Amino acid sequence: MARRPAGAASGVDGRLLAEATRLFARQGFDRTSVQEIVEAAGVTKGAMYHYFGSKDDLLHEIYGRVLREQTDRLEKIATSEAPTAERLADAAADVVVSTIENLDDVRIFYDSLNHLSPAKQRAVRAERRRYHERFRGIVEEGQRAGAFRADVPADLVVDYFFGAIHHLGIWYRRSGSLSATDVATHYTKLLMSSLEKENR
Amino acid sequence: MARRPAGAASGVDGRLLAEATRLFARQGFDRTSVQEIVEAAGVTKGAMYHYFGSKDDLLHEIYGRVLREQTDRLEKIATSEAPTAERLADAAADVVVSTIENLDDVRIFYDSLNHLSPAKQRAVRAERRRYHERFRGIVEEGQRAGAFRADVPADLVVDYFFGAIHHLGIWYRRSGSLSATDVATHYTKLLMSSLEKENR
Amino acid sequence: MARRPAGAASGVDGRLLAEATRLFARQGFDRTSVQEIVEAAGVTKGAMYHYFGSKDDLLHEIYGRVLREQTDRLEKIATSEAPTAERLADAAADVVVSTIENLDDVRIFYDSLNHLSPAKQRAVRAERRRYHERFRGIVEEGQRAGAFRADVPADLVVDYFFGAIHHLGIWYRRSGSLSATDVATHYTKLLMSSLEKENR
Amino acid sequence: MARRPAGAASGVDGRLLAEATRLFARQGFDRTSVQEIVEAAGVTKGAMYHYFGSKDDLLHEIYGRVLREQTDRLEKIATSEAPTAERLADAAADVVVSTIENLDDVRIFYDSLNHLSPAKQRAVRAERRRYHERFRGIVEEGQRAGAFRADVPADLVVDYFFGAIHHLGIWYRRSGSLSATDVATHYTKLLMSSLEKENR
DNA sequence: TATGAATGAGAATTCATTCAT
DNA sequence: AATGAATGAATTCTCATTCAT
Repeated sequence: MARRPAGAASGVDGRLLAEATRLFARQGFDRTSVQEIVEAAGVTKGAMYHYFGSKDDLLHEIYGRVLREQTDRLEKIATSEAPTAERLADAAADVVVSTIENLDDVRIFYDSLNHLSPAKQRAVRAERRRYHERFRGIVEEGQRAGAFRADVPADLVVDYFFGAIHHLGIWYRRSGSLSATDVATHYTKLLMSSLEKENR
Repeated sequence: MARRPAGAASGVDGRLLAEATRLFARQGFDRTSVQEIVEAAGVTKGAMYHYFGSKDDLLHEIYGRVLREQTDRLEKIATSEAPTAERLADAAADVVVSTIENLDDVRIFYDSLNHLSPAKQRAVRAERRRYHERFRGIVEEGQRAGAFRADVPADLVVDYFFGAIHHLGIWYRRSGSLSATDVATHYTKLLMSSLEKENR
Repeated sequence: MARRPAGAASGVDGRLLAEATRLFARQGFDRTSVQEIVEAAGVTKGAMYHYFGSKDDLLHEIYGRVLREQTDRLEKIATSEAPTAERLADAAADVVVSTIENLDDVRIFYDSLNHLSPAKQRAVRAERRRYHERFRGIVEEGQRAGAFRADVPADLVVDYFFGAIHHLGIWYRRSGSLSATDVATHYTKLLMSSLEKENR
Repeated sequence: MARRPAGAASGVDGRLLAEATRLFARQGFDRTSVQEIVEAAGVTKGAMYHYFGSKDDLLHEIYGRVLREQTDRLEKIATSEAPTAERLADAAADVVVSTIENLDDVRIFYDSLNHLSPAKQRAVRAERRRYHERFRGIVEEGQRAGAFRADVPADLVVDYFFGAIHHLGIWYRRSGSLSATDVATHYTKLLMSSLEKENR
């Protein structure tokens, strides 16, 4: 429905998307009125409906952008030539950093899934599953190769770790003492050592 | 405003709380109308407003119940006489199981914090902090005693683990192949081994 | 509908009437809920509906009391043996004093006439007309006798003066510097001198 | 919130104001529902909320208009060059006529003061005080100059007369036998002669 | 006499969306 | 490309009143 040139961040449409992202992340989709968004973007409602078919459509666009970014980043890491453990560590650190850099997106991602149309929800879930599987693939690879403990299902390991990522949206504050890299270092350490084989 | 005997699940008020919990967890607070709740509970709107001062008040009551339960459980575990590692493992397993047993509550807990009054929000955050600190205390105890690795801040460990817990509300389905105990076993294993000291 | 012993000022019914009077005067009939009244009187709604058939009925009772009092006072003055001018001055001073002593009643009287049932409204208007006529009678008597100027319709003189009375409910504050008698003295002076015959 | 050109009586907003004035005057603010107003104006509720922020806002606008008109009229009279007594008589006659010409406004003015926001109430009271003082100023001028009796506080004289004005809203009917000018003539006579110095 | 749970009708307000211009 | 007036459906909440006990 939207006719923005892909990736545009300036222009009326870009401003609308940016403000909508900010507001949805802070107040939730339902608590944010179209009026608030257009005021924040400095345009009128008519203008918004010129660029976006509906309030839902705004959310769809935001989701689209988030998914694209997430997938792109993981893809780059996952296909490198490094050894399994290193690739997993890199992927883990990267997802922490990019999550912290886009906390608003993450908050919206988990908070507003219900508000998408069923079709879009299916699409998002499928994409997320692919993402999950890509990550899980690396873990399984390590388990098969004997590098990681194999007595915990790879699925659970991934959900466990993604939980920590999701939760960043709840507790992480940019103003705190921990940089994104600090958190990435520690979380990666926790993930990697939880996969170490028992040694006794 | 509500005058239910604590924990009562029958009576008009109990039915209202039960249905509200179910609906808030599935659709979110904003997407659930008072009309839906009272229809589900088989009463009229007037009756609801007889027992609860507002829709918000319903949420407050649910929060109160959740906090009470969570705190009680942790308290029981944390004050046992067992060795540190065992107490941590017990607490971890318990929080997984009780979370899975009350998934609706957990979903509401993380989803609807914004909808509480500022005062209630402060109270909830304070309670959550206490809970977090209780848990962190066990980790720090182990770190000081040399039982756990000390190169990751205990705070981060707790947030990492609680992330996994929170995330259960997203992916766990009772209909799946994993029982609550299965998940508890694995999650506990992951937590404990991520705290093991490096061995090389 | 009400079954109170006439004139009762104590007991549950008396307390209800007293609080209702106070609240209606301060907030208006519509802005005062039955709940407020019964809380102020320290009883429950059921009790109120035991003594009074409805919220309107409370108002009816208050009106009844007000009318009875007003009429009684005027009657006493109007039938005295004094000369016309003196009787008018006495009546004027008396209505000022008794109005100030029952400001709440007066406020309700003018404010809530619309809320009475049509039948009751007719009754009140009739009573008020009688009152007005009684007062006007004294003025006309003086005009016929040549004691008062006759170039202003007695009707208008009465409405003019009653306006000043009615308006007391708007501006008079017991905490101010003017006593009821002060106001009575001045208002009576103004009325009497406005009736003096032109002298030139 | 309202963006009407001052004084406009046409357009959706003007129609809403006109109908609201009529209904508030007849039934009172509380007894008039938004539904009634919009039906009378032939628009939908949404339209009303497009022009006015709330039902209260409608009342605010009406008050604003009333105050503006009252003040303007008095100002014109009070600043004329005529002798004191003449200026007072003119002001008195004028306020009678303009009150009768805008009886609805006056009814609302005295009836609905309570329904304004505290801030607006303060503003209205301040404006009314200024108006009162302007009027009182003329009386005091005459008292100082020896033209009027000085044994009645000017304040009381003004309240007395304004009471008569206020009361017009209660008893005056356009369909009666008295024209606005008739009433003005008589009321002015009463005011002026009540201020005459005693002569004996 | 009195309670208090429950009703049901109606109130103000919000809001995404449309459409003529 | 953009405006802003207007819609209409839904939402939360209030309140006088009833009734079984």
